Parts: sequence; C-alpha cells; structure tokens
Amino acid sequence: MRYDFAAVEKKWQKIWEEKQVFAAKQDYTLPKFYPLIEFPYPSGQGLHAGHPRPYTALDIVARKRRLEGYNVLYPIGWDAFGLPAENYAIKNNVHPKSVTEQNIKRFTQQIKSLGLSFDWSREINTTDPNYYKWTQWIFLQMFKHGLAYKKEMAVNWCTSCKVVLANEEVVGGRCERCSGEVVRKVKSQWMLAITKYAQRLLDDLDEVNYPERVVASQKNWIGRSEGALVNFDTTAGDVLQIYTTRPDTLFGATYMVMAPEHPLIEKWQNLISNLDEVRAYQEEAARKSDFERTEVAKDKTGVRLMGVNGVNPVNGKEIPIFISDYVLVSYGTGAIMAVPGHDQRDWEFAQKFNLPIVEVVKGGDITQHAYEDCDHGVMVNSGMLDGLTVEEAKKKIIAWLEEQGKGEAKVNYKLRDWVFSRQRYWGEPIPIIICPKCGYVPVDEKDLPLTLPEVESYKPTGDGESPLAALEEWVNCTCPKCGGAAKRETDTMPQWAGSSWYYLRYCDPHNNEALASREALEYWTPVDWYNGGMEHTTLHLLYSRFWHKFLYDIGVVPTKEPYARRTSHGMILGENGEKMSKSRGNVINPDDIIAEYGADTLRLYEMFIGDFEKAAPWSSESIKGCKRFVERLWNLQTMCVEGDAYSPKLESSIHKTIKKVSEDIENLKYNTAIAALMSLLNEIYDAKQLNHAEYKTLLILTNPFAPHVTEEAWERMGFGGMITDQKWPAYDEEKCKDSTVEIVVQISGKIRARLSVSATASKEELLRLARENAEVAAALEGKQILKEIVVPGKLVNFVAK
RNA sequence: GCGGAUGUGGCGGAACUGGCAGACGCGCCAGACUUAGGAUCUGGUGUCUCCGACGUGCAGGUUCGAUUCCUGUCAUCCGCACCA
Repeated sequence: MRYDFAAVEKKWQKIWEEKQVFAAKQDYTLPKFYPLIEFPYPSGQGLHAGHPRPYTALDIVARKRRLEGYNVLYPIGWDAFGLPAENYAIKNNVHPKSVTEQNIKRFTQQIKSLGLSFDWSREINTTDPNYYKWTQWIFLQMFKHGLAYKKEMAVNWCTSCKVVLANEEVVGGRCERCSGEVVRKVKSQWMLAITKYAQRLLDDLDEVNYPERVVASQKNWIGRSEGALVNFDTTAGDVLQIYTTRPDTLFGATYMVMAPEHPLIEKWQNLISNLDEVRAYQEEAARKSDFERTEVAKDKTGVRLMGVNGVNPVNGKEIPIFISDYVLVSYGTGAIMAVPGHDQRDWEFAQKFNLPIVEVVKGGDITQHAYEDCDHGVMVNSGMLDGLTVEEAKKKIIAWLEEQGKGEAKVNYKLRDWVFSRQRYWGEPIPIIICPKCGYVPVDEKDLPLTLPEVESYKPTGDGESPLAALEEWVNCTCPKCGGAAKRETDTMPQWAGSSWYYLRYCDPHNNEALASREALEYWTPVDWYNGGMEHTTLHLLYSRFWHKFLYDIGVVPTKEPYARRTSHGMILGENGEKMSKSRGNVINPDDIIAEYGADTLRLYEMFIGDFEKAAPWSSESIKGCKRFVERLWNLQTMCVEGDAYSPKLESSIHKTIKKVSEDIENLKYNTAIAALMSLLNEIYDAKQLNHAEYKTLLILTNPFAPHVTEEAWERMGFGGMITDQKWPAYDEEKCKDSTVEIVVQISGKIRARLSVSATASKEELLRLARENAEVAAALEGKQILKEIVVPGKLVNFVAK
C-alpha cells in the first residue's frame, strides 16, 4: 500500500486553507492560547533547514491546544525592512519593495508546503504603510513623552554601509550585517531612552517564565551595579568626578584614569605640558572602534597628563591623572580612580609607571600581585575605615562623602540608550519635522502613515545622510505648528522598530483606528509562549519589552510584560557540524527534502534530530528513520480491525504513550515524544493487532507532528470528520502503572540478579524473594550481610563482606 | 580576561528526585523475500584478554549505590562592552 505523500499533502493543505481551519476564532469567551515564533526576515536565499524547527515546534503545541479546546492564535508575518533587501536593490537597480515582495512570495510558498497551522488571514508585513503607520505612531508617543530625543554623540560608523550602527549591532569590531569596518564618528542621532526603564526591565524578569540563561543574559546586558560617585578636586581647579563600585578602597586610589575624549582635557589644554603626546594618543584612540579599545590586551597603554593632578578627597594627597583608551566616555562618568592594590589591571599599570601600591583590604600579598578577592575582607591603611569590614566601610565612606559634599551613592547601569536613527532608505521614515522656529515638531497623527517616497537612488549619500535627503520636494515642508517653511527628518528607523511590537498587531491586524483594539489586546495578550533564537535574547527581547512597558504606561496594552514564556531552539547545523551557510556550501533546502520525503517526514525529523534547545547537525541518512515511521503508521490501515475500546494487551502502553507525548510536548521534549510514538508503533507490530479505538488514538497523538498522513489515514479508515475536530486523548494515571516490575538485586552495588515481582510487593517480600533467588543465595554464601537496602519498585541491595 | 553552556557507543541522542547506562533512530552484521535491492520484513549490534571484567572527557571525594551531588582539572562551543 503505497503512500503518495506529495498528493496527500497538497490535498490537505488545500482543505485547511479553504475551510480556514486554523483561523483564530472571534469568540472571546473561549480559553485562549497565543503561541508566537519570531517572524522571519524574507531573505533572498529562501528558507533553510533551520527555519522549520521552531515553526514546527510551536505548530505542534498549537495543534495540540486546539484539540484541547483552546482558541489558538498562531500567526505569521514578515520582518521585511532592512539592509539586505536595500543592498540587493542598490546592486541590481530595482526597488527594495519589489525585492521584498518577491522574497515574501517565495517564503510564503515554502512555509505553506510545511503544513504549518498558521492563521494566514492575520499575516502582517512591517513594510506595509498600514503597519508602519503604527510603528510611527508609537515613536510619536515616545517623542511626546520625552523618551525620544536627539543627541550629538560619537557613534559607530560602518565604513561600508555608510551608516550608523547601535553599539549592540557591532560584532567583533565589525558591522553585524555587512562585516564592514566600524569606526567612531560624531553625529546627531535620534535616541530612545531605554535606560529609563532599566530597573523595571530588570525587576519584571521575576514575572516571566524565561530560561535561566536568557534571564542571565538580560541581567548582564542591563548590568546594574551599586556604587558611588566621588568628586576629586584637581590642581586645575575643576572637579573630576568618577564612578566606583568600591568606594571603600578610596584610600588605596593612587592615580586616576580619564577617557581620551573626556571634555575636561580640552579645558586643560593650556595646563598640560605634554599636550602633543596627549593629542597623538587621542587621535590613535579615535581611530579604534569600541571593540578594539576594550579588547583584551596585555599591555595597557596610557599617557600621563603632565601639569594637572587629582586630589584624593579622603587624605588630600595629590595623585597623577592618566588618559587611557580602556576607559570609555560612555560608561559611568568617563573617568575612574585606580586602586592598584586590589585590581590586577591597575597593579600592572602601576608597576609599569612606577606608581605607589597600597593595601587597603587585608589578606593578600600586594608585592606579588593585586589582592582581588577582597569582597568581604577587613580594611587597613584606610584612616577612619580601619578595622571595618568591606560592607561597613562602603556605608561609612558614602555617608562621609555625602556629608562632605564630595560624593554620593549611585546605582549605575551598563545599558545605554538606543541609537534609533539610520541613514538608509528601506526603513520607516521618522515622523518629525525640523522647524527653524519651533525645533523638532511631530508630524500630526492624522497624517500618518508618513510613507516612503519614491527615490532615484537608494544609495546613502555617503556623507552620513539618508537617500531621502536628496529628495528636496519631500524634505521641504511646512511646520505643523507655525506654518513656516521647515524640513523633514530624513533618517529612518532601524529594523528593530517593526519587530518590537508586531505581536500586538496580530491580535487585530486590520484595525485602522488603533494598533489593535483594547478588547483584542485584553483577550490575546500576553503571548503565552514565544520561541526564538538565542541570538535575539538580548537585543530584540529587551527592545520589545521596553516598548511594551512604555505602551503599558500610556494605557495602550493591559499587561506589563509582552511574553509570558520564552523558549529558545538550537541551530540546525550542516552535515559537517558547522553552521549552515552559503559560503560553506552546506545549506540544506527544505524544498528538496519535501520533494524527496514529504513535509511530514521533514517535520518529524526536525523534531527528532535532538534536544530542541541544543544545536544538532543535519543528517541525510537519519531522516530515513522518520520516513519509515510515516509509512509504518500508514500501513497499519491494513491490519486495523473493528473495536471501540483499547485491548488489554495494548491498553497500558497506550495510556503511557498519551501521558508521555502530552507532557513532552509541553516541556520541549519533542524528540522523546516521537521516540515514544515509535515505541508504541513497534509494540503494535509485535502484537500484530490493532483496533479502531487504538488507531484513532495513535493518529490523533501523531497528528500535531505529522498532520497530513494522519488526516488521510483517518479519512480512509472512515473514522468520520477531520482530526482537527477531535479531542486530544485523555489518559488514566492508574492504567499507566505496570502490574509487575523488574527488581534488580545487587550485592555490594553489583547486579547479581533481576526479579520480576508484583508492583505492590512490600519491602519484606522483596527481601525474601531476593534471598530465595538461587544466584543471589550462591553469591551470599559464607558472607556476612552488613546492611540491606530496599527501594520498592527499583532494587534490593545487600551490603556484604 | 569575564559570563554562559557542553563533554555518554561508529553517528544523532535517551536516562524521573542519587537506584538496571546506552530508550528511540541512523549506520553496520546476519538471515528471509526477490531476476535485482540503495525497497520491505526478521534477528543481532557499548568495549575487551568474552563462564569474567571494564565502561558516561580526566583525577579525586561523598554514598550501600554517581552520567546525576562536591572539589580540582582538561577540551570544545557560544556571548562579551577591560564596566571601574
């Protein structure tokens, strides 16, 4: 009985689409479930084997939930703004819009061939003006609430894209997208004040169910630290403020270091006797990217500012000031105090420049190296702090600094505000008008969307302006406030913008009055289960949580957090165990797999390949096992007989399998769920018997994994209706238990026998049975039993000498 | 340097709360059926010096008992902003 997967899969995909089987219901009285995958960027390469893994995983959950009676919203859309489409458009002289449309077409066809139960009626696209109208609207609200502001700052300039990148987008000193060299350049940028939400982004991690490693990376990224600002007087007369997490070690501060860009250096230029040397160092530092500057380097470079000294506030001692590029102007105050006795980096620096090293926490030998493990020691050489513990000293010195007006306690975050401008064409125009009289004026909300105009060339101007800047007709406008001549902002938003709120639009995608109706948001949010890649656990997740919290504050969304649960999938690697990429030539195209084996087999294999959360290499051999499973499941039709109750022979196994599969799906254990289904199938073939009740249950259980073959077999068996209308099977905990269990008998931890006993056997009975066993008795002959350990249902262990 | 993970047969991977290591699948071996087999079915398959031992990166420890807990160590992968 041949199984024609190609015809069957096409048939059911058509039926599902025509009958709108997977459209979320408008009935808000039903219990809801909202699973979400990260919507794809429709790249020119099309789908690769990695895409179906997360899509299938949540498809399995979505299908199971529907059978359990939930109203499920499993949506799909396109994160379609971004550089690759624009770069392709520039290269091939086509409109990025048409490139994007083509790519979406291909992705749609590919995704549909996987038999995923997406609600296509809610498809969204971030480049659709009806969508980005609301992206712009959110930006305007942020602007009106003072969260969007313009700032002149040193930014990462990609020399290849000719575009400014967020710090977060710079990877390894290179542009995350094009790998171009990144240098520093000063530019006026739109910024979003994510740092105002730092504490809440940290605190509310307690309210969500994220994997530990994701929580850790969010916390690390936000980087909260408690410390103090300390004001050092200088011989130049100015106050040089530093931030430290260790104010208790202030007596050990024997020099200071400033960032090369620190503004006080300009002020002091007439006092600095080695200005040439300082200037040369500054220039060198400016050429380096942040990454290069902060890269681990054995030799810490630096130049002393000759002519200006700092004054340590606790003892009035004059100490030298250096500039060094490892101190960043963007973190803390751009200046630090150095405590060489307790920081190995400072210690080495002090050795090199022959600076004093003072021990202020007892315990180490500072003549050999810095004593860094000093979080809980006792203070020495520290005047008023002597004899105190580190904890006490911190409190006392902060109180003293505050009293003296020399400093204050301060919580600091590593998190920086979000650079939101891009000098590119293919993004949402920032809806701001720059008026010579009124300053930055928001575009009137009724004029949204502010659509992207047609341009001749998509190339950035190369001088740091967007291609839009060349369009005089578009740029010149009137100020909505005073009616005078004004110009439009020509920067566009980063790709992160559209993806920061897309899950809200799915709730009500065709609404023209609001980003989504309050009613729809009340019902559907938060997202119940959001799965995505580990690569998005800091940037996208943090940005998205930030936007959501802002929308909560202004009363648009009803929940504090967007995603109740987050999970992450591992990558599918190429057959050689390396990351799949065009350049490595190890890309697996799902189209080829579907043509050869069918979508059900592909889905099963993607889930069976290994632990869902870990990376796993593709194997074109292993997938055959999943194809055999599909065919063996199909062939059961020929041996299936009438019967409306489970047979005694299979009953227990079926209940166990229902339990195992049900639980595994919830716990991301798709691989062992499939293994359990395979085991049951093997058992059926061994037993050479199967009735309708049993086959029905097996088909429903397998349906979320392999939806096409199960529907077709269901129909051919004449079971009535479609599987999508059935109920997820229930199991009876009592029937999952075996009546007899195998007990291991050990002697001093070594297995000597196995006994088949009643599951309810008492400890005494087990001991008796174990002793009566011939092999055990022989092995115990002449030995003294020191101890007897009995674990019911598991083992008996005689400790003997 | 910091942070996070991972290490189990020829391969992908299982193993609840410390209790039978290797489920399930691939591959391989043997057999059946076949003109044929890269199809299907049946059986076998951790290693070795094979009536017994040894085995979860390595070395210790705790325990009657450790893949699981502890200490140290090695290797690999991922992330990073020397964060003061």
